[in-house]
Amino acid sequence: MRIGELAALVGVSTRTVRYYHHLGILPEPERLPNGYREYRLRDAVRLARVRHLAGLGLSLEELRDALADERGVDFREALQELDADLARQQEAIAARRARLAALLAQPDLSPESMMSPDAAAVLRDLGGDGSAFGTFDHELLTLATMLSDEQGQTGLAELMRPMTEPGALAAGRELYRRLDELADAEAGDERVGPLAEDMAAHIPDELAAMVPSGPGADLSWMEAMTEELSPAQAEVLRLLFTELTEIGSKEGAG
Amino acid sequence: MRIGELAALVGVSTRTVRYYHHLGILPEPERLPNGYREYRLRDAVRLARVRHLAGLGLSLEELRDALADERGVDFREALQELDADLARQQEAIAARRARLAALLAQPDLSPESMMSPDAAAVLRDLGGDGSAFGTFDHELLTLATMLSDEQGQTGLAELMRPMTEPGALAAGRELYRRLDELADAEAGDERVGPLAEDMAAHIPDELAAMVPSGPGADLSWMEAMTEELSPAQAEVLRLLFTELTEIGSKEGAG
DNA sequence: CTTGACCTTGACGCGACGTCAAACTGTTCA
DNA sequence: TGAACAGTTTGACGTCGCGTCAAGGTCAAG
Repeated sequence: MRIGELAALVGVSTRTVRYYHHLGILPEPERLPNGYREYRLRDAVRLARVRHLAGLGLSLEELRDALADERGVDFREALQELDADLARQQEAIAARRARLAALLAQPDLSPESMMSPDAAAVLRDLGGDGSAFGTFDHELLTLATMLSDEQGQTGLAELMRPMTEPGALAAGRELYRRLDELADAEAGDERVGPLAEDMAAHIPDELAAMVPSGPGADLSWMEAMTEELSPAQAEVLRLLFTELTEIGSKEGAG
Repeated sequence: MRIGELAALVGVSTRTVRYYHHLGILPEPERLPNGYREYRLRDAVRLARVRHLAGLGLSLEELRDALADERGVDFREALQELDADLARQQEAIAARRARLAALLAQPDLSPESMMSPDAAAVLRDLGGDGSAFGTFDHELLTLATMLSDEQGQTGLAELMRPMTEPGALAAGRELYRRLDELADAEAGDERVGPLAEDMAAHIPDELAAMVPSGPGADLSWMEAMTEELSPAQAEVLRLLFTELTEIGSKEGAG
């Protein structure tokens, strides 16, 4: 048999056969005087077994080892490992399909809809309405939500829901307005302190309890974010943060 | 934010961020005077969304298109296609795991065990016992079995089972012996004809009915195989084949 | 003699990055 | 002041299982 016949017999390409030679999975057969590879029945059997095992999902390197210590213990172990790996893949795919189904169930596919429906609704209600800081806040909440797992998303959404009631919404927009007024203000502006306090009062205690605190808390990202705000706005956020962590520690959560 | 901060915030590597720039998925931000990329909140949100969608299984190219015509119809179509693809993957993995489970259920993992248990048992019983032609036949049956689907495997095993009964086995070994005697014989040897007839008589009619026949039958592989036999042995096989196809046509199967 | 089918080796391409190299910037410590 | 170190820049190569093309050599048929 020449390489084309072998390949056709087993149902692979000639390139595949040569590649298996290259990897040492299939031994190089003898050559005819013209340099062509001459295959025998043994090679076809071996190739068919290689394809069979590869079809199960074994990598070609694992295959080489498995065929080397034929019918060894490692082989069984490798197969069991493979099965466990496939099981994990199944779970992962199932999870992806679940998320996909949730996404497809939504009427629109706007950025917000990438999250849990609850969180999406809350974020839509909190839409900036033309306020620059409102846009910033919306982006911040979107990011926080997207970086949370599903649990965290629904949790966040629940805690934010009080802020979507009509009265709270109006109050929130007023806060955005006052923050926008600080867009060109320097650090030390007299409006900073009162504004931070009003904001702290506007945020539900349970939500405040969720801000990361303690010595191990990583707040560097928050600092990085405030770089795109005015000094006064950044100061407000810093003040707000310290107040919230105080509230949070009283609540007892981390 | 610089690239390292952005990457840490969203949980990817800096290489990933730069790769997304390269693909046009994430717009290049402005540069600081020293040439460093300077990211803003928007970029983090966009990156998080990209990761979210990529985590669903969308390719990065699909992602770029999806994010381009944001909330478009194509996007929904792409997601549905993706879901169908994932469903196919699930089925494929399930099938692989089923085959794996069958394999792992076997006590040994010899080459024969790669097939259906029935076929494996039959092939073990037909083991060559030192006969050169017996080895050849065993390899041939192994190959035929491995190249069949599961249905074909169990079908073959059923049809071969009569040949594993004690009397038939002894008769088969006698045939192997007579074939081995032809290892150095020329074409036209007088022992060829009777041997082919005895072999045809030894093979169950239902099995004979399965040999490919008719004008469209591809027998080139058979010719290739006989190259490793002696001329007389090859002649026996050719004779046997014509007799089997005659029997097969009488049986009515193709 | 040409055509066409097959074979040979060698090389590039995919997708989503990881990893290393060489050069730069910026901060910190001796 | 200088050296170390952590971060950044671009660029290039490696991964895996082959597909595909390139540039030739071999062989049988028309």
